[in-house]
Amino acid sequence: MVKKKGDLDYSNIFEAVEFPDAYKVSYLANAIVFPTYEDVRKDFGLVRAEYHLLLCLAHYSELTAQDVARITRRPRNSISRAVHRMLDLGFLKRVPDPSDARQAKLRITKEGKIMHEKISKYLVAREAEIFSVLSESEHKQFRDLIRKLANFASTLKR
Amino acid sequence: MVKKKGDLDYSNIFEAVEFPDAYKVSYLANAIVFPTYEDVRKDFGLVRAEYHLLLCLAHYSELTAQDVARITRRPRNSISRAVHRMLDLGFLKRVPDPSDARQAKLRITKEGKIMHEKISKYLVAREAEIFSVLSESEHKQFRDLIRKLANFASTLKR
DNA sequence: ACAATATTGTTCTATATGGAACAATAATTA
DNA sequence: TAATTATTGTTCCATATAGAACAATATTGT
Repeated sequence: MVKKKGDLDYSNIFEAVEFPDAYKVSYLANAIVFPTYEDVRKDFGLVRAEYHLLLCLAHYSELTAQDVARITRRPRNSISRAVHRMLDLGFLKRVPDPSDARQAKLRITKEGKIMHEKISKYLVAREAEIFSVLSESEHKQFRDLIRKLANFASTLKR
Repeated sequence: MVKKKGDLDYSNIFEAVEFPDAYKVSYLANAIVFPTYEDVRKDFGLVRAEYHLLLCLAHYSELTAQDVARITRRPRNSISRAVHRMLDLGFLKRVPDPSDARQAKLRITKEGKIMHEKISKYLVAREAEIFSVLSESEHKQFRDLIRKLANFASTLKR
């Protein structure tokens, strides 16, 4: 009898690994989060940092590049590069801060908002698909737990 | 009165975003998972795919490169590159498969096992630190839920 | 006031990354 | 058997990425 591909259970490692919970968060990142960023890049032409700018500025009316770096936990230079591209694309506008010449305030444009809504729609559908495997009450449990973890993570030094 | 840095609550976005759960998984990936890979690179000299090889082969006695790509959901060429480096470092050995000349079986060496244990120790501590914010029963709940999500993710087409 | 330190945004650089195409081999179909 | 299709592992290439260093400006401490 010939060994078939299906004979190997690739999910054994979920239980065998020494840090099973962190591993599964990492796995979800690899299996879902990053492919999703890749989809956004292919379908909407924006890379991760560019989309993050849109996301942040759709929810906060005015932010500096540094703010966005802090909110999303991405390096400043990635954000800086993204800002220029988003200005060129007309999705953001930038006004120097008179009270601090080092920084500039960023705002989303109408075009940026439209793009944000298109991408959000896609991501909302994707979230629904992924979480469809949980019942309503499980989903709620998960929401509370991941909130705690995310809030904790946001307090960690950078 | 001057506006201070702390005046902006960076975690508002956790609730405001249109896909709050997926966003927080993504945030944890950015805030914790990827910096952790970065730590592994700095402290142990192995990049993500290299560590993944070690991890997989510490738990399955024999795998092909393709198996590892499937288990970890990473692209094959990343794994391929990593295999060569790990062979050079003496952490893996490779034996051609007589029944299929296209592929080769990979195994971890004693040195690889030692390295895996060192890295695991670090990652176990890191997991404990992160999940310390949950109570015992919350942690158990989270474990069950993330398991469901990871198992579901593993069924998605690549 | 002045020196020392910190912060913002930027550029430069080295590296990690993944898609695409490829050769070799195997499996499938006619 | 012969032709077609699929799979494995690889190389090539274009791009994303993050660290480090930097200039300009602000803040802090003496």
